[in-house]
Amino acid sequence: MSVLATTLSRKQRELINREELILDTAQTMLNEHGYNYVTMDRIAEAVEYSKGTIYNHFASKEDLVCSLCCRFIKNLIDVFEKAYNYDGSTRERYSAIGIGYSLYHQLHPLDLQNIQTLKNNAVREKVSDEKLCEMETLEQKITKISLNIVQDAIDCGDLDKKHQENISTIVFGCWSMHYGALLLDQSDIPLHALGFSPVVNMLWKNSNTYLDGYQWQPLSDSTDSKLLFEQISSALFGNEINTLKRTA
Amino acid sequence: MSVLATTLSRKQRELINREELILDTAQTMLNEHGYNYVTMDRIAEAVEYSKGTIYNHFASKEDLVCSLCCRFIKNLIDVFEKAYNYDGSTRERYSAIGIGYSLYHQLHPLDLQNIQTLKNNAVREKVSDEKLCEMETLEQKITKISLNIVQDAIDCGDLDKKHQENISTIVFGCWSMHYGALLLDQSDIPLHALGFSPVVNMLWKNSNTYLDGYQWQPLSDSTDSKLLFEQISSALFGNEINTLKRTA
DNA sequence: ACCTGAACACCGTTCAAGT
DNA sequence: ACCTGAACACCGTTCAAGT
Repeated sequence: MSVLATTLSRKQRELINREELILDTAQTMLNEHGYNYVTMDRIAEAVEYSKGTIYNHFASKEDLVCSLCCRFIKNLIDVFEKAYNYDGSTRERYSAIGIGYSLYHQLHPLDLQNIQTLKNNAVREKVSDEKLCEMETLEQKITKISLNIVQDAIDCGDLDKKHQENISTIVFGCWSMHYGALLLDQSDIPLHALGFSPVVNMLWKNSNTYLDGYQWQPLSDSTDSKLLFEQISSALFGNEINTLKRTA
Repeated sequence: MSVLATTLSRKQRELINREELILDTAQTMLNEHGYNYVTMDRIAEAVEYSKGTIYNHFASKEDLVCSLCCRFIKNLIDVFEKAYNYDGSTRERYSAIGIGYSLYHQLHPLDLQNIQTLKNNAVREKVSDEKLCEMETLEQKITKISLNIVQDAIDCGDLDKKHQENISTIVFGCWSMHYGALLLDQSDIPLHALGFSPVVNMLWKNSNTYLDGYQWQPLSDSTDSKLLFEQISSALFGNEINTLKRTA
């Protein structure tokens, strides 16, 4: 940041700061009052600039929301990088990806709601191509990290070489399972009424079963998977996790 | 239908017919021009009734959309019932659930988009409690069918008795995997650019791996899974499937 | 060159008036 | 009792006027 500060003009720095201010304000408003409350008028009023100025920064409301989503994905990338660097076997590192993903969304449930809003065609078609491209680039980073761990597993023999061609399928399998589970969880389907136990637990069990299906070593029945979950989650989130436990 | 026709007054029948007309019109409009094009004004004009009359049938636009979703879910229930009655092992019948789910959404991709729209909190909070309840009842039917097959598998020994307590987790695992995969697929994430092969294939492979993880007999490597896929899909959808193959 | 906010377009919803 | 459509509220977007 200080590097940027010296190379950019005062004007440019002011523009960047203002854009951050708009995004911060929108995010707070969103977290506190929900999507329908967030209007361009209210944002303009809160940041004390005119609507025209907001439109100088963002081509549309959808572009603004997309910029928020990019922030969330950047946060996720940080989590994924921690998972990648987790000190353990490839299976543990890959498990850390899944745990990181599900716990991040437990900690920030509204982020996923927003991403979901943007994934909706009716909304996405209003986002400018540039913003969409920006988000896709970030999403590819995330995918890349996951793919790399599976590749590591094959290279070191934890995963059989015959799965070389299935790398992307394996990543997609875990991704879709987690994505779907978290969406089902937050969309108010009465999972409890249907006899479902809390989602994070089910996800942890299901992804273990799935990876066992690929014979990814070491298998889950040869490890203390409850302990492993604890270790990974505190490595990724530290004390933040305690907030979740207290509310649970 | 003829039963209803004799017990209801002419007035009541007219009301029901008009409601169907509104829904048909909205659905056609949606399929042809997308969500943003569908407005209450345009629906009213197309059905040649006033907006007030539309509001006599549906408390809000969201209620109307929710009614459409209920239709889609009813269609899915038909597919699930066919899968339940599929003539084969429990594993095959359960596989038929997954195949039915993914192929139905390949055949009617816009249905899922609509359901997704409705799952979004910002939209769902505008749906009336009664409509929401109607939809949840239908969704529970779907879940019930899946749970029953897993129970059958345990009862006949295809699935080990120790999984009795995991029945809902198993259903949730498959459900979330399919739901997530189909949403990722239709939300324009450049799966191909990331090296992902078509979603239906990946789902079929992944759910087999997942169920193998539970040792659900017979395991996928003891069966011709490609042939099984063909058999199930034509049992569920018959000729409809050919449309998909031609476009693929 | 940048900011402003009145004005516009659009859309969901209501309700007094009509039959 | 039911239907109508003008009127209203709201919100995203634009652009002429101002500095």
